Amino acid sequence: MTETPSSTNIDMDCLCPLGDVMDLLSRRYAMQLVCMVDVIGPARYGDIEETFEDVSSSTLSTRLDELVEAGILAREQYAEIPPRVEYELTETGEELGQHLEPLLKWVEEIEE
Amino acid sequence: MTETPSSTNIDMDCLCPLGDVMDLLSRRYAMQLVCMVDVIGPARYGDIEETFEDVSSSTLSTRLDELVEAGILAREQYAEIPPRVEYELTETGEELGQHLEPLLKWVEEIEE
DNA sequence: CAGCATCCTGATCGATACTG
DNA sequence: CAGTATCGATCAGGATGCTG
Repeated sequence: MTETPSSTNIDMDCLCPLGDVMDLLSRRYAMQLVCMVDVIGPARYGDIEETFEDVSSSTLSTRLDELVEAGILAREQYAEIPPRVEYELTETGEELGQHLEPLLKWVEEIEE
Repeated sequence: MTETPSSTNIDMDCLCPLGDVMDLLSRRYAMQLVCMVDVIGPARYGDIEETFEDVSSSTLSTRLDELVEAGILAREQYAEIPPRVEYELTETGEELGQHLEPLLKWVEEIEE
């Protein structure tokens, strides 16, 4: 790390405390969730649940709510029968996704 | 989200399960820790503890161990009196840091 | 200085069951 | 289909005290 000090002007004083966003992102499936919606676009609840085979509906529901409340996901509900709901990224969410995707892809690679 | 499908070839089947690395990164201070060592270089235990004002030594110690075991941090111990220990990023850790820094900086900005 | 061991609390997650 | 409610289990995190 003697070379390429990628960004020397980073502010560790502001970076270290766990902010709300980092706190949220550190919850289970949160980063994967954002990344997934970024990749596949507007996603229905059922699709998401299927993709994460081993997540309970309560946990998924909670995570989704948190992400919506944080302004990262937008929930679009359609008055149809049967009901249809879609989650998509907000503008903020997209920005986040742009940062998350390279990370997750990298993790995916080194885990093989 | 209609434009710039940043990477359409991402593999969600491999991405969704919580791998060991994502699991580790989702623990408290983990991402900040990697990022911090990336920024300031080899860091002593005491320095780290100081920067994260509100972390207990047990938690910090655990996180450090996990990161070392995961091959992200390297622990360098010097046989001096008083003892000196430095943590630095491994090659893998640096790669991780390269992905983490933009993320943390972005989070830092939107939280103001 | 740089931790580790222990105990304890509380947050988080999951299973199950039920609803608009 | 898309959740919510409740409950119990688990686990991570923090406080304290001690060590090489």
